[in-house]
Amino acid sequence: MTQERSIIVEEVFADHEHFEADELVARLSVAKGSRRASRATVYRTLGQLVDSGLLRKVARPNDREVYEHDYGYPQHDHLICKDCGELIEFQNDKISAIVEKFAAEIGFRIQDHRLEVYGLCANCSRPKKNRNRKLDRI
Amino acid sequence: MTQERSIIVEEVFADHEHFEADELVARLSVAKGSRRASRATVYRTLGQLVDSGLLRKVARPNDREVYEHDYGYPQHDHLICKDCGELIEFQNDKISAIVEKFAAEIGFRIQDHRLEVYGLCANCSRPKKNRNRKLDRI
DNA sequence: CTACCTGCAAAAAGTTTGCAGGACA
DNA sequence: TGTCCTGCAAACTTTTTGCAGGTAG
Repeated sequence: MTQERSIIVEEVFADHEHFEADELVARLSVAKGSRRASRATVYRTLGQLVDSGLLRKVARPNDREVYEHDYGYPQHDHLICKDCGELIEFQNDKISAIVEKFAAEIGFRIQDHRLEVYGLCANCSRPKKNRNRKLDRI
Repeated sequence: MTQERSIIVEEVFADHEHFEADELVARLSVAKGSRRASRATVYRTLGQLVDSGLLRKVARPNDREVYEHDYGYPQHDHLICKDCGELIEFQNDKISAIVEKFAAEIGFRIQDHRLEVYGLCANCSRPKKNRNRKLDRI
C-alpha cells in the first residue's frame, strides 16, 4: 500500500458517484497537500480495483469507460441520457432471472452483465429545455 | 451512390453475421474484380448505415465495436463468451417491458438499449477444452 | 535489501479527419 | 460543372507499457 494508492482509493470512495478515469486523473494531478498521483498510476490502480471486485465498469457513453463501486452494492443497471450523460441506476431482479434461465438452457455460464438503456432523461426530453440547449451550442 | 458504397453495402449484407469494422476493412482492402474500398471510406459508410438505421452497434467485447443488421430484425440481446468471443443472440420481450415500465415512471424516454451478458459459452466452459486452450497459447 | 511501485514519455489500438484529386449526376 | 466522395496519411482519444529511479516493509 503506497501513498499514491491510498490517495486514489480515498478519492474513489469519497462518494458513491459514477466517474471516468480521465476525470479522476484530473482531480488527482493537482497536488492535495503534497499528495498526488500520475495518470499511469491511476489507470494501473483502477485496473486492480476492478480485478479485486471493489469497482466495476458500467458503461461507455462517450468512448470512455465509466466506473462505479461494486463492493457491497446490489446488482443494478443504468439508464443513460444521450443528451446530458446522466446515469440513472435501476434495480432488476427479474431481468437477471430471465437471462439466467436462458443461459442455463444453452449451457452458458454467466459471469456478469451490463444493461445500458439509452434515451433522454426527464429533464432533457422537455421540448423547451432542448431548444435552449441547442441554441446555447451555436 | 458510389462504387465504394455499393461494394461495402454488398459485403455487409451478404450474410447476417456480426462483424467488426476492422475485419470488414480487411476483406475490402483486397480488390474484388477491381472493386475495393479504403479504411476511411469503410468507417464513413458504416457510420452512415448506423445513422440510417440499417446497422447497429451491439457490443464491444475486445475494444472493437461489433455491428449487426438492424433493419427488419427483431429486437434481441447478446450473450458474449469471454473466452472465444462468440456472440449468441437471444430474444427478450419481457426485459423490454420491465425497462419500459421503469422508464415511464421517471419520465425517461427510451431510444434503445443494449444488454451484454458476459461469461463462458457451453464450449469454453468445459474444463478439458479449457485446459487445452490454455496450453495451446503457450 | 529486494521486490514492487511510480512517473514520464512514448507506444498502441481503434477511429476520425484535412486535404488534394476524382467520380457522380 | 458543381458537389459530394475517396484515399492517403496524419491526427486524435483513451489506455497501456518500457524504463530508470524511488519507496515499502
